[in-house]
Amino acid sequence: MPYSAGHHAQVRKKIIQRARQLFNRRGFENVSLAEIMAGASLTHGGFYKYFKSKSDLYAEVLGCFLTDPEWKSCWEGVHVDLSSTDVGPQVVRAYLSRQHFEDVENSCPMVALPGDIARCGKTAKRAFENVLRAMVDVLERSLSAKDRRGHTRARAIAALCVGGMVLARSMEDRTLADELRDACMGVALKLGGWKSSA
Amino acid sequence: MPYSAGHHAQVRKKIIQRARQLFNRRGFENVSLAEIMAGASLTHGGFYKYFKSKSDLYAEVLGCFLTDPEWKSCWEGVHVDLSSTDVGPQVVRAYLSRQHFEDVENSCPMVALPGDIARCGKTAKRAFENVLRAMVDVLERSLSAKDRRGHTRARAIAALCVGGMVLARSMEDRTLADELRDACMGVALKLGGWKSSA
DNA sequence: TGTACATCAGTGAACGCGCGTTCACTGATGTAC
DNA sequence: TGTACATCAGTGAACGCGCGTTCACTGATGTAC
Repeated sequence: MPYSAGHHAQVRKKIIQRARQLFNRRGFENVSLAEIMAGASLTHGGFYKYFKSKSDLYAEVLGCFLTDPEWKSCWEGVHVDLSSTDVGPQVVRAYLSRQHFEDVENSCPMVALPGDIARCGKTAKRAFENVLRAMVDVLERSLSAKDRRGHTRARAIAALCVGGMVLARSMEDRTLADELRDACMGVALKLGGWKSSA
Repeated sequence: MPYSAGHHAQVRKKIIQRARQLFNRRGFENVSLAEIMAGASLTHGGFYKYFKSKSDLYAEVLGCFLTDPEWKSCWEGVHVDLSSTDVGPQVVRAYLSRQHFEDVENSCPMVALPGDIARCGKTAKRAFENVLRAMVDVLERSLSAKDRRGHTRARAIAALCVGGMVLARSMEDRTLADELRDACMGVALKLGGWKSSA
C-alpha cells in the first residue's frame, strides 16, 4: 500500500479547492483540466485518478460549498461567529462586504455562478437549496418576530444579499457598485430590525 | 443593389433575437453559431456577413436589452404600462411573476447570465448599468418618499427583484421557489409603500 | 417585356485550435523478508 | 539494515470531437437598356 493513507484525499481536496476558485472566476467552460491540475502541481493526465469527469468535479465543487464543515474556508475572510446571538446582522454585513465583493475566487457561488447552477442538474440545485435553507434559518433565528412574517423576512433578506451582490458585480462604475451594496445592506439590516434608521 | 434595403437589418435582428434566447437558456459557450443561424433559417457560413465574431454578437445581445425601444418584446408577456402612475408595483409584480420565472429565453439577462456579464468587458457592463439605472428611476418615481431614502429604497427593491429570481431559479424544489418569489414580492411592495400589510 | 449584368446574401467544405478523455508507461513509495 | 517487489500516483503523447473562422463559389435579386 504505497503512499500514505491520507494522500489521495489530500490531493483530491487540493484539486477541488483550486477548481472552485477557477470556476468562480471564469465559469465552467472557460477553465481547462490542465489549469486545475496545475493548481495542485500535477499534469492533466492524472485527473482521472480522482474524478470520473469534469462535470463530476463541478458537481462536487458546487455541492460542497458551505455544507462540508471543512469548507468554512470559503467564508474565511468573512468573520461570522455562528455562536453569537446576533449572527443575522453579521451575515448580512459579511455577505454584502467589500471583501466578498472583491474576492471573486472565494465568493458564494450563488453570486459567481447562478447561471451555471440554474442550468445544472438536480444534485447541484439540491445542494444549493440546503445552503439557502441554512442561511435563511440563521437569519430567522436572529429576528425578533418569530412568526410567519419572520420566515418571509428572512427569505427577503437573503434575496437582498444575493441580488445586491449580483448587481454590484455587474456594474462598470465602482461607485455605483458600492452604493448598491450600501443600500441593500441598510435596507436588509432595517428589515431584520438590527438598525434603527433607514 | 440587389435585395431590398431593409433585408440586411431584418435578418440581423432575427439572428440577435434567436441568439438572445439561446444565450439566456444555455450561456455563451454552450451555443454554437450553427444553432443561432439555424434559428434564422441560415447556415453557419453566412454569420460573418452580419457580425465580426461570436463575442461581437454577444456584446450586441447584452447591450440591446431594454435600451433599444424595439426590444420591449423582451417584456412582452410582462404587461407593464410605463405611462401609468403606479409603475413601481407593476414592475415588481412582473419581474417576480411566475411568467418571468418560467420564460427563461425571454428573461432579464441579469438573472439568466449574471456570471457572464460580470466576466464581460466594459461595454456589456455599461449597458447594464444603464438598464439598472432606468429600472431604479422607474421604481423611484412611484415612491412616496422623494428624498435620499427613496433612492436607497428603489435600489433595494431592484436588488430584491433580481436576487429573488436568481434564487428561485436555482432551487430544485418548485414550491420553495414559488414561496421565495412571493416573499420577495411581498417585502418589495411593502418597501415601496404599495401594500399595507407585510 | 425581355435579356444581360453586377451585386452581394448565402452555402458548405476545409482548416486549425483547444480541450476532454484515454492509455501505455514511469517512477516513487511503503511492505515483506 | 538492505534488497526485491507490488502498488498505484503521476506523466505526457495521442486521439477525437466540436466549433469558430475562412474562403471560393453559387445563385437569387434588382437594375440598366
